[in-house]
Amino acid sequence: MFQGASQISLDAKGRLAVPTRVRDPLTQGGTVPVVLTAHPDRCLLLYPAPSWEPVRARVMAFPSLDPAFNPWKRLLVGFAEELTLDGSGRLLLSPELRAFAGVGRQVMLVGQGNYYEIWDRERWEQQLDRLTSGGSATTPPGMESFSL
Amino acid sequence: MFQGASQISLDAKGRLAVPTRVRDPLTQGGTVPVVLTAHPDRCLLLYPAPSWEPVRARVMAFPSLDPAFNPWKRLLVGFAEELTLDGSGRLLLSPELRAFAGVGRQVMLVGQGNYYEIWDRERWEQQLDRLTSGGSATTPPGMESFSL
DNA sequence: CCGGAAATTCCCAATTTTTCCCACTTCCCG
DNA sequence: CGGGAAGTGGGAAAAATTGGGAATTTCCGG
Repeated sequence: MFQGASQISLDAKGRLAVPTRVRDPLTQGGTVPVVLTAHPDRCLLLYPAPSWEPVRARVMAFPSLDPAFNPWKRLLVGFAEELTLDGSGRLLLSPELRAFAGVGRQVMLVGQGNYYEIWDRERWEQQLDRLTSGGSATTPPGMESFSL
Repeated sequence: MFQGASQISLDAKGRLAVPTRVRDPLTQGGTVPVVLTAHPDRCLLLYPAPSWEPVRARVMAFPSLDPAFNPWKRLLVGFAEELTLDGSGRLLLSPELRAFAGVGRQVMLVGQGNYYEIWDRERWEQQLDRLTSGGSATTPPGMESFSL
């Protein structure tokens, strides 16, 4: 179960150093490859390869004649890349994925249960600000009764 | 049932010394880990790990294709960290959580029933001022008939 | 088809960070 | 006033991150 946020800076070669706290659960000690892909909110999704597989299968099963599904399929399947971490536990982000997510020098790596999200730092802050200053206006229908 | 407010100062390493009065109910004598996460009001939530579990489960059950829920999941699950207190009963707050809550040297630890809230001291004061000087203007709908 | 330049990949090593533990001081209670 | 517990600070060992360097591969141009 992935959770927790880490601020990470990419090095000059565009490598993202995955913290050990994240790396071990994600790759089960370096043995398992990972899959990176794109999300409509302009962040990247990071799965252990085995966990991505069933998601991909479900996306591929979308009815391809319904035009509403096609953009999703293009994002999720089209941008997917299987990668392995290097000896020091770093990921090399492709220029395509970096461009899509607007990733600069600083990124946030955010646990979301089955996967991690990778955000450009600035974009992440903006997203947070909208929630924290928005008040209850941003509470979606059905969530009014949610209690912590 | 957690209640009561304590003013606490973090040490140079960002460690928060949990008072024994709070520690024992929270960790049941040091045996139980705790979970820290973020709240939209820019404070942190502190749960005994077992109490956090059902909350997390409800958040994870949000419909993930509905964009309105995603920011909440990013906040509550994305910032969650399971921690154990060190030998002296201290919590090490991660830089990410400290940055989110704007935590400086002084914090308030405030009991809230199932969990504690951790506030930057200054932010806590501002919050109080808004309530005490705001008068009845801030009384939410449905609370007009509330009696103490 | 061959040579050279550039880019990529892989790996090593130093520095920085983290973690764990110990010792001292202070406060409270007996 | 003494004993004990709690809070505070510091330090050393271990681990992790960071940066760089060298070798290999790839891509063009001759």
